[in-house]
Amino acid sequence: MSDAKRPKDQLKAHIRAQNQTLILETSERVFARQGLAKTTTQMIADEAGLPKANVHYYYRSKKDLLEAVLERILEMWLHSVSEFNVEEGPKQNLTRYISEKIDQSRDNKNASKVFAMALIGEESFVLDYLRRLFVTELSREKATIETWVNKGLMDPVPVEHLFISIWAMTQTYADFDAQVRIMLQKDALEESDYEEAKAFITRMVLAGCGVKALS
Amino acid sequence: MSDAKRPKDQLKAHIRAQNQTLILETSERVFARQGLAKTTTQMIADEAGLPKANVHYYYRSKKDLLEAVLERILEMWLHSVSEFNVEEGPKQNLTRYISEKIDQSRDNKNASKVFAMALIGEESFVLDYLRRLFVTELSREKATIETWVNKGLMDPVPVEHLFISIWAMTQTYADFDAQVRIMLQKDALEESDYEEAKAFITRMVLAGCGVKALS
DNA sequence: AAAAAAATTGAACAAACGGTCAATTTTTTT
DNA sequence: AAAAAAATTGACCGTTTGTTCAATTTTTTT
Repeated sequence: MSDAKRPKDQLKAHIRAQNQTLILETSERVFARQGLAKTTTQMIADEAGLPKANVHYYYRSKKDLLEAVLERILEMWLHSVSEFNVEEGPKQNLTRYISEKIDQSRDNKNASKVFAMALIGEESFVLDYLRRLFVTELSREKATIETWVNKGLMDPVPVEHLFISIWAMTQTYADFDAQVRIMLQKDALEESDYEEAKAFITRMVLAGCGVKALS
Repeated sequence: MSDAKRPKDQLKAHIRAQNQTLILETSERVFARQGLAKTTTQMIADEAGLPKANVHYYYRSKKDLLEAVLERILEMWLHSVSEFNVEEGPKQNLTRYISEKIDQSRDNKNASKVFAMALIGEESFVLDYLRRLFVTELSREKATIETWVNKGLMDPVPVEHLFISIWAMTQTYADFDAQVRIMLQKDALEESDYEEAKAFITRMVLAGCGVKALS
């Protein structure tokens, strides 16, 4: 039959991109499950259904592979949360920001964990990325919040500590989910747990920042 | 002089305890700096000024050593924070709790990091410990807070999420201190940074829980 | 369809690791 | 001071791990 190879046709031109994606997605999962150092290239290869040498064909070293994984994650981490919209005011912006961060924890648990592992291990790749990011990004958020403060929409706040706290509270539901599950006495978090987390964190942030009801 | 060996006398009977302490303290430092899996028994031995075989004489395996380190840390984690005192009311209790947690982050950074590493890696030793701890501990805190709520001293809160948030916010200053330093654009955190963190976290928690000014 | 480029893969290797052991020394007990 | 117990240590070993490579197959280009 002349059509025997047809199903693969659409993909055949993208072998490289396809395999890289497979390896990257598999790696993220294995890194998150086993830890960065404990993960072996053999584990990744097995779980991807590839020979180990084939993994090394696309990523020369384990370090290269980890950095490729981290690059994907950092890009996601940055772009999956909306920027502040000055006109809307602090209440809607902070509420949405927290909501999106919690969604990120729930929907990209593995990515969050790998990010946290790299951060706690002080991987220079991640640190350099954050250094570049924060100088530009943070000053913008700071200006926005200052605007709101001047308009009397909220109290003055230590912006750096505010973001540190929000990140800590939201990411903890992904990074330390084992601890959270023990606290909540559940085998797995339900949608309602995430909603409660959103509501309570939002409540603390809005009240702590003295955000006015209207706005 | 018959007192030539005197200086060592107080210690000579405690060779075992002394060496175990040395190994444990060194291990905590190396584990925190290098990560759990990356740390080798050779590194610990070198930094302790001992032959590797001597380390293995006191702790048969690396796993045994890690668990001994974790046991010390968990004991510290549990006992370095005061219990709630019902009579004092929520304002003073929560303020003190947060303050002590931040102090813990600053004074036992290595321990906090090793704890976080073990938790993120879902080390069963830590998970089992927390399981045992939370069932008894949490229900007591829950009852205390309920008392305050009934007295009208604060609003009803989801207690589990409250503790998850407080732990996340306070531990982040130890566990992810590299990220915090980048945010704050400093090579090392100063005392004033920790005080600002305390103040802001307390402000959010008290406001978020609707804690009344008096009490 | 021939040539070139890209992809696949089994096999092998050097380095590093956790762990063991037997021989020796130091300390404690009798 | 003799005997027993505890502690010290250099040398060694079996595995595992990241990485390389040459040989082959598949895909793309000419």
